[in-house]
Formats: sequence, C-alpha cells, structure tokens
Amino acid sequence: MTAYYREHQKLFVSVDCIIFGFEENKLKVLIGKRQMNPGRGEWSLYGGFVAADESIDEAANRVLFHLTGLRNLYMKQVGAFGSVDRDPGERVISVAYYALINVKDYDDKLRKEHGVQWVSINEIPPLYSDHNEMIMEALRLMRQKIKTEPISFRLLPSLFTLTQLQRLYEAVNGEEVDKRNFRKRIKDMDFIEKTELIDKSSSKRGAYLYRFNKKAYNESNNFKL
Amino acid sequence: MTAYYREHQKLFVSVDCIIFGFEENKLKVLIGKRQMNPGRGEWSLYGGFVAADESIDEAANRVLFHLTGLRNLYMKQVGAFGSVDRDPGERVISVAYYALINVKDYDDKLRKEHGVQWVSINEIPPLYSDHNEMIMEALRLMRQKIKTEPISFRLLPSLFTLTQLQRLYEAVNGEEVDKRNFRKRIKDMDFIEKTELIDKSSSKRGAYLYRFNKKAYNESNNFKL
DNA sequence: TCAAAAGTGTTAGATTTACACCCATGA
DNA sequence: TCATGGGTGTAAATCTAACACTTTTGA
Repeated sequence: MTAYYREHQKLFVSVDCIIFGFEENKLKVLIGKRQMNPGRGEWSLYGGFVAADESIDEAANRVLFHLTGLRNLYMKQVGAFGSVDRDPGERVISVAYYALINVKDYDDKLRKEHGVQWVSINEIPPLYSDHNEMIMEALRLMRQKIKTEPISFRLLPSLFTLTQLQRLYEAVNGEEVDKRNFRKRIKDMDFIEKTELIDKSSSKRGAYLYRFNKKAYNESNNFKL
Repeated sequence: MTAYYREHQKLFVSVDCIIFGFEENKLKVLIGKRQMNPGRGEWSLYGGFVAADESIDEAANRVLFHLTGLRNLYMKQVGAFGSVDRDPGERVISVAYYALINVKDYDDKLRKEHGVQWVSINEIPPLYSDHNEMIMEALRLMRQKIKTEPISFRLLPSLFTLTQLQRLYEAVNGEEVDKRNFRKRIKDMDFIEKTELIDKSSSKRGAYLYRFNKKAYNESNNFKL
C-alpha cells in the first residue's frame, strides 16, 4: 500500500436489493423482517456486505441469487446511500440496486425460507434505516427506464396478454391508461409478437398471448411507451 | 461492534467529482494530471477519500469546496463505481458526483494552483481508471435533468442573454436548435425574466439580459425544454 | 341469456417542427 | 455602408387524448 492510502480509513460497504415483482395487478417489492441486530424484527430490504474480492455489481448479483435462486436478473444500480448514521450499528455505506423478476420464476418455498414477502409499493411499512428512500428512488428510476427500454417483459411470463401488459404499466405508473391507445402503441412495435395461443385464465372469451422478440427488438429498436 | 459486522471487511471509499462548466460555447469538465501514485501524471478527475465521520455527500462537498473555493454548488450523485481492480493501488469503491459551476465564479488562480483545467467534453483524453465512464454517465444524467429542471442557470452568470442560454443547451445536447422555437419556449416560462439591461459584449446591437427568478419558479413550476 | 373481459377506429386538440426576413449598431 | 448577431410569426405535420360499441363464451 502506498503512502497515499495509508492515512485514510476504510468503511463497510453493503448492497441492498429492491426486488420488483408484478402480482395481482400490483407492483410489489420483496421485504422481510430483519433477523439480526441492529434492527432485529424491523421490516427491511434484503442485502449483504461487499467483500474485498468482488465488485459491487457482483455482490448484488450474489445476494440476489442467494435470495431468489435466479441468475441473470435485470438489475440496475440505484445509487450509494451514505449518511454517517444511516446504520445504527456501524458506519456502513450501502449501494442500492433494483432488480426485476417474474414472480412465478421465484420458488415460493425458497421465498418463505428467507422470510421475505411481496408487498405492494402502495403499502410499504416503515422500513429499517433509509430503505424507504431507497425504494422510492428505485421506483423513480424504474419508471423512467420502463418508458424507453423493454424491461417490462422481465416482470411478466414469456407469454402474456395485452391486458396483463397494460395492467403492469398502470401499476408501475400508478395511473390508468386508455385501452385503445395502449394497444395502438403496442401494434407499432413489431417486436411484440402476437402468437396463436390463447389464454383463458382471466376471461371466458380468451385473449391472445404475445411474446417479446428480443432479436427483432435489437434490430428495429424503437421502444416507446 | 456486534458479531454481525465483525466477519466482514472494510473498503476504501472515495468520491470523484465531474465538474461541468460552460465556456466558449462548449460544455467542459475540470480534469488535471494526477500528482500522486498510483497513476501519477495521468489525466484524472478530482477526488478524495470519504472519512468515517462524514457522509458521502459531505465528502463530495468538501472536495468540491477544496478545489473551487465555492459552496452550495448544484451537485448530484452519479453512482458508485466498484470494480475490484478499478484502482490499481488498492481496493477502492468510488462514488461519482457531478457539479455545475459558473466558470466565472471560479478563481483562475486557485484553479491553476490545483493544476486542473477546463476540457471540452468532446475532447476528453483517456483518463485514469474508470473516470471516462464516470463522465459519460454524469453527462447522461445531466442531459436528462436539464430537460425538466432549471439547472442550466447554474452554468451561466446570473444575467445572461437568450443566445447564451441557447448555446448552452446546444453544447449540452450536442445538437443545434431552432432559434425561434427555442425563444418561444422561453417566453412560456415566466420565471425567466427579461431585464432592461443590455449586453453588448457579443454583438454591436446588444442583446437583452435575462435572469432566472427562483421564487417565481417555485410558485409556477412548469419547466420544460 | 347475461356478465365479463377482449378487441377494434376516428376525430379534435395540442404540440412540434420547419422556415426567412428586418433591426440596430460599431467599425 | 455593411457585416454581425438580435429579434420576431405562421402554417403544416405529427402526436396525443378522448371516446363507445361489438364479440365471444362459460356459467
């Protein structure tokens, strides 16, 4: 270590994950009761410390995998949270990440083992430390992103109906949209492909199932919602 | 320290500042040659370590003040950069911030003492570590922000001409805009006030000077450019 | 047969873009 | 007097938002 570093102090660095899911036409996040001190029993995001031999992105992926058993989730950094007293135990800088998962990909048994649950973003209780702020900021960023990038499909099964997709947008943005205008915009995006399959789970008549064609997207690339 | 923390490692945490200024109709950033190892002599952003008794925002403000002698600069976090080997000397997590200053507020003597200079964002040389990435991300965020919040005035003197303001937008976004359309939009924003003062420094005829009325903005609040 | 969700076009209004000439002044 | 930057309005095109009825089918 050169003299340059020697005089400075090291700090704990952690990651906290805001995991978004779409269920019952609501946008939800995974939270659980803290099982350790400080803050045992308080509602909290799921997180972990960053080790010296891993990048913060790797740490976030490791924590996400540990919690969900899923890899290659869509994940974006929210930012670093660094008030001096944000953690009541020690000085800890935390880097928040948000991730998107299709709720059905998440093994419910594993979820319960970790003691986390899906809570609607409109019903988030007061959380440990600055975790409420983290969620609000993650939501702001995700809302922004979902307008210009095709990330919504990460929250849905690979086959979905247009009503499901619309409900997802409504849940994310917290406001209803006009069905005809919505479907018009979808039609303009050739990479949202209609299949011949029909889903009858939510209506008698049944609705066509659509799929996101990533290859077609990469070529035509004009997402806008 | 509870058992919970004991098993984890601490890391160095630093801040790096992307300081934007507007000069010669160009958007510029402050960079300098590193005066310490590792990386002595390489072009670099200005930064510093985060101490245990200050928040990362405070650290960024301290570093900004040290470099510029200015307080209450507009400042936003860009994000945390945390590859394992991003710093060739030690494991260092760095949190990048961008700040906006009016170049004329910055004492040129002080600038030279710190050995930093204004470089156009189109002419940034290869920088130390991941600093080029930091600038690109800061620029992306700043471009986004300037569309919906009145931060452009932080880059200009308190009195400015509409041509100056237009050139600033053009420099930030890297594309020219139509003069009449630009001025039409400005007229819609009542908080950009025309004064009776005239600036003759860039034309014989002279141009009216305008000012941003923060109070009027806070009341009417409908910025859009 | 009827309740419930799926599916489908048109129009008015708002917003955005393109575009060209006169003005005032100092050199 | 002329070169330079300052200042101004209109019209076409595009985009956005509002709006209502028919279809299908299982219960």
